Amino acid sequence: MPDKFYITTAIAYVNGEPHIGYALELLYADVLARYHRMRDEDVFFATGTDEHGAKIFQAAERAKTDPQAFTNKISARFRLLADVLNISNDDFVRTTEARHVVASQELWRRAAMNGKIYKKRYSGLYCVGCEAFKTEKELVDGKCPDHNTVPEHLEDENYFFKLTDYKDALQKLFAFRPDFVTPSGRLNEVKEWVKNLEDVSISRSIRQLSWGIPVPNDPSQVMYVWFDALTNYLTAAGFPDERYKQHWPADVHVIGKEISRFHAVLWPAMLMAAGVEVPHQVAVHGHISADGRKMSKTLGNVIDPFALVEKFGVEPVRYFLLREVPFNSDGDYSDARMRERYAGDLANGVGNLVSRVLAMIEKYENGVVPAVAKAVVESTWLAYEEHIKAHDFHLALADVWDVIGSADKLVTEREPWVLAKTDKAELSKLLYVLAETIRHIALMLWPFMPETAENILARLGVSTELGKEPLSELQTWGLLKPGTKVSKGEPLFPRLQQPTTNNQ
RNA sequence: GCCUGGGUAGCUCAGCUGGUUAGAGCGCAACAUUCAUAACGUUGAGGUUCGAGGGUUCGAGCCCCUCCCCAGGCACCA
Repeated sequence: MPDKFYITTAIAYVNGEPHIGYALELLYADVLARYHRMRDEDVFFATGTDEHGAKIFQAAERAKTDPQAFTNKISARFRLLADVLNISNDDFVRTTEARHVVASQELWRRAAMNGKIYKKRYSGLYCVGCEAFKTEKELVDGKCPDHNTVPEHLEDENYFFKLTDYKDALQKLFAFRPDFVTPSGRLNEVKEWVKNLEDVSISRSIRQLSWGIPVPNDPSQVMYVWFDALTNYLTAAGFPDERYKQHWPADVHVIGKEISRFHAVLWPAMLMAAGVEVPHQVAVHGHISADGRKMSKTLGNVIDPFALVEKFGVEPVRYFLLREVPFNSDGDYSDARMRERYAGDLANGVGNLVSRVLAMIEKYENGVVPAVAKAVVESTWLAYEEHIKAHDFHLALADVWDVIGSADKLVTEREPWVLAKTDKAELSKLLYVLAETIRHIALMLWPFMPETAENILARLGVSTELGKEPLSELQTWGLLKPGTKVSKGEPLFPRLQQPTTNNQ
């Protein structure tokens, strides 16, 4: 039996159009999913949309539609984004689906049965505009700073989760499994938070908010969004059907740093409360800015992932984001940088290498891969795999480009055009080495740029069905059969037109 | 205010447990070359020496102290 590998992204909150940050998260997860598939593991990759909560209810009201119709529309946009980016997800969970309601209520029921959920009456200052209670500290001159209104005293009753019961268990979890949260800096952050825990409110009375999943046996309450949102990872696996254990526990939850608290603290505690195994790892990635500035609607510098793909193509966009934005830190997008990467790495780099080598095979070998020889790609594979395991995707790509660079250098040094006149046997050996090197480059590229990789393999006359054979097989040097017919084809990455000068 | 991570060539960043003339890619310049998408290769310029100041050491970009700047976190906001 192959190892199983269950990976998720955070589900996207559908109060607006997809943001490039979500595209980035999909890509990180996709690289891991594809890499593990390439290793012939039983991969299950889920993503989806988070559709409950006050923000969505309000957004729907502003759009003069009901919440379900509203989320149907936006959720479809996120699904389309995954499609456009060629994300290899196996499931797409919407938190408004029946199966998710079942899963959330069951998780709640189990936690409640274990005595970890209790009802508490409390009063406080409630701002109608925010649909939330405010603390004295948050108020300015006794008014809500967002709505400039005086909050009313309101008494309410909500369900609370006994998060405080899990302080020790969480601390043990972090100590026992230091890679539960990566990178390590994020784990340290989480450890700090856990020092001071309080029980959390996990429901809203329907007077406050009706758009949510009903609390089991209490029609007056709906679940607080996070309680239901986190449960999506179980929903995708098939919970509460016992078969969910085929996938569960999740191997990696890929999330953004803004929500690490919920995933690293609340989520494992919820699972423990319900007697469900906790995930193996929460991998926290950074954010992407635009032209050096934080993206925001007011600045008007939000990058639309659809427009970007429209402009440069999926594969260049995938390449850029994965190359330029390190998983473990932040990165920046700019058109200028995108064009640099495109011209330097794609057009002049892979594109040109494939082009020159295949052209020579066509010219000197009647288009047939010659026999013999061996070179060294092995050390790169080692580095590459280490980097992927450490989520240093940008470095894995740098490894691939090192190989491209050395192949280019080899061509210059050995001068095949001279060998064509002086030593046909040597020429054949050289071109075989180059062709085989390109095969390896294509394999390394596959998790990042699947279409490009498959395209290159097709040109080499190699089967493109990756995942059929384990990577360890495909990695062996010399798999490319002599006598295979190649075809150079059109440039992989044709040069971009100069940008029009009036838009940055 | 507190905490974390940063501040190294025009730009993006590497620099292992402190050790000779601080590196890479991109960009720029020159040279070379023709298989290739005017791509590839070689060489060079470019750091007042590594945010500022002080200290430890035979020796610090890397250790200690103070300060400045940037990004992020500091519980119900997804």
